[in-house]
Amino acid sequence: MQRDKKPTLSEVAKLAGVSEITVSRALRGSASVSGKTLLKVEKAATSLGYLRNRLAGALAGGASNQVAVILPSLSNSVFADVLNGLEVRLEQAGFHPVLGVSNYDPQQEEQLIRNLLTWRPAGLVIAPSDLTKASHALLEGAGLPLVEIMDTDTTPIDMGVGMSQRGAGSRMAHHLIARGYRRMAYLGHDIVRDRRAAARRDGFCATLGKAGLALCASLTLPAQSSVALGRQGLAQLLSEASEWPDVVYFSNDDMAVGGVFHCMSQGIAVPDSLAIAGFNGLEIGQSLPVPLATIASHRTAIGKTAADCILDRLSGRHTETLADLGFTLIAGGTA
Amino acid sequence: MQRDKKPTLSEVAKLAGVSEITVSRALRGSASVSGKTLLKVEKAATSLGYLRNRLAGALAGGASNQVAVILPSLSNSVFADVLNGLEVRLEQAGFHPVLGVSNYDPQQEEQLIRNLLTWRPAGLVIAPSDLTKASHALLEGAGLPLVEIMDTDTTPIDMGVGMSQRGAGSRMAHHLIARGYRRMAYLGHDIVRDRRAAARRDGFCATLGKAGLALCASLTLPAQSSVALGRQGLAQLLSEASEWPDVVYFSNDDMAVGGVFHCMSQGIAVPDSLAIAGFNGLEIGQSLPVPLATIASHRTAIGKTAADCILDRLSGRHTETLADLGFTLIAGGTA
DNA sequence: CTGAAAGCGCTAACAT
DNA sequence: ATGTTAGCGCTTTCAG
Repeated sequence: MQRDKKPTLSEVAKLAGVSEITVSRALRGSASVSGKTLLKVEKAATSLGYLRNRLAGALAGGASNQVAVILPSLSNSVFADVLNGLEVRLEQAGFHPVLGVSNYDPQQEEQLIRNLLTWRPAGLVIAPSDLTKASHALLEGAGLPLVEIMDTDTTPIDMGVGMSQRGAGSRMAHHLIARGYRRMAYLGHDIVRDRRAAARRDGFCATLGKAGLALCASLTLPAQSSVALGRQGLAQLLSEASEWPDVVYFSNDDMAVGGVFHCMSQGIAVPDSLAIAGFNGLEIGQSLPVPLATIASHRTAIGKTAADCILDRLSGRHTETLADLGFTLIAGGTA
Repeated sequence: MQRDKKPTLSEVAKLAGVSEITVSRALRGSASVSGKTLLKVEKAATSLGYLRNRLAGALAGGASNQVAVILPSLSNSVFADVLNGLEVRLEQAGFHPVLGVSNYDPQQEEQLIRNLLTWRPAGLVIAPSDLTKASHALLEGAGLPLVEIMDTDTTPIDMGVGMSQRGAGSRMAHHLIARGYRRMAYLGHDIVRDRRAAARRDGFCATLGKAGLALCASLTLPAQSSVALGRQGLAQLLSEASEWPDVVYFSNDDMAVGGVFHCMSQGIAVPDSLAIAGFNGLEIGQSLPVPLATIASHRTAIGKTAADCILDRLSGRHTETLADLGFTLIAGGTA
């Protein structure tokens, strides 16, 4: 399976009877190559099985078509959706994501930024976990199109695409209050590491506070969010709570779906005995027998928009520095 | 955003008072650099904010730490899991995945292989959708560690990691027969494009056939699998079927969970009135009020093992050419 | 342990 | 429309 030395530009040039630079131009689709030579070059390249070496190309000054992408996690389907949106758009434009997962660890995140920048990518997209000083400095000095995604609660270094996580929490609080709920509980996963989940909770509580309300019960489990965690967590929350809540606000839809399953298996009527609300607008929540009350985040759109920001900047177009893609309340039936 | 030229090796060398090659060695952690010079070099590099240029490094003969990864889809959580496993292992070893999504399109897949190879990655991992002749030729001639993942039903070009999809379908058929079911129906998503789903169906039917049985109803929907599709599809299948089946075998867990939801909302008792079986062993299925009967695929393990194959090969270790990670029947409660 | 020389394979910038 | 000349920034020889 080894074909040892790969053919180079100069071999193609020799075979086609033209200069290297002409081959280079032809293969990159430059306008200033005659149809005749283009054909000759293509034939030579094909017959040799020539494959461009973009390492050399990028080093010599040609632009890279790689975009560094740093995400905090990939177990959460939310980031898979974002990555999906990114990939689709990048691929359409002939670009490729180079992936790093920080695992919500600032040190690992810094290391990833450093490592990925050594490849001199054309751009960088990051869903920041928690940027260290060094991370910040690296990004500021990188001199490439840079998009911070997921939340618009802080000011981006270069460009930002996302939504207000705090606002989403607040919006759900308003909604639940308007629906007449008063005894509100919160059930969340690891919000120390997931600061966007923490921001939603903060927004939720702040709005409760303004209405003279407060959480009647709250439980935060030091683990990654999952359906199983939501299910088990709700059992725990209900057994520990001093009073039975009207509604439980979950840190996200995975957790909330788990809550719904707990209620199903315990015969707790939703929403009459207990209402349930989540966040993200995952497909699973909307396919439940009773669709989940939640707030849809536009995850794939965030990925696509982030890719567009990079691509626009690379082609010299003007780009908004901050794109707030908002969110959409889904009343559902569980609250 | 700074656009200044980045500091180069020679500037670090000048500042540290040594030669370029010494800086190069020091920064790559070569053993043959004295502690004293190592310190000088590190100080100089830090003070200049030096970042290696791996483009140049890889071109000059240093190995790349990029691994091309080609998947058919990212909307399916299965591939997100695989990618997650891959990423974790690669990152531990200081490698990065460069991603391509073929969208189950052989042409796009070929294009991706070609494009990603131009970066001269250290290895390539692919969950093949359907390799064209040209794709095959590219992979054979690439001369790099290559892993084909997901199924072991065909012989890999270089290395393979996965499980027998056909075997999984067959295994479930045996299980359902043993449980006493006879009127079996199948509900699937787009099996023209997803040939692994097709292989499971084939294995299932073949085993039914050997037992003198056949599908009493079958529906294949020309769409991507989803919970909603499973839910809606089951409604359609049941309304169209000439006889009520004992059990429905779904193309995967997403679909099967949708089926369970349909039953819940229609008051169909599971498994007494209708049994349900899936494939993948997704967390969501196991968190249902009644856990789903399914076969767990070891997705994250496939990703990790594939990464290990690449890494082992790169470090000269011997590597199995085919790793069958098998699968695990989960009896669950829905069948 | 350290260094000098010689490219890696390509493309920008000028030529013509 | 095509060619010539210089590197890009690093690492591989081979020396000491």
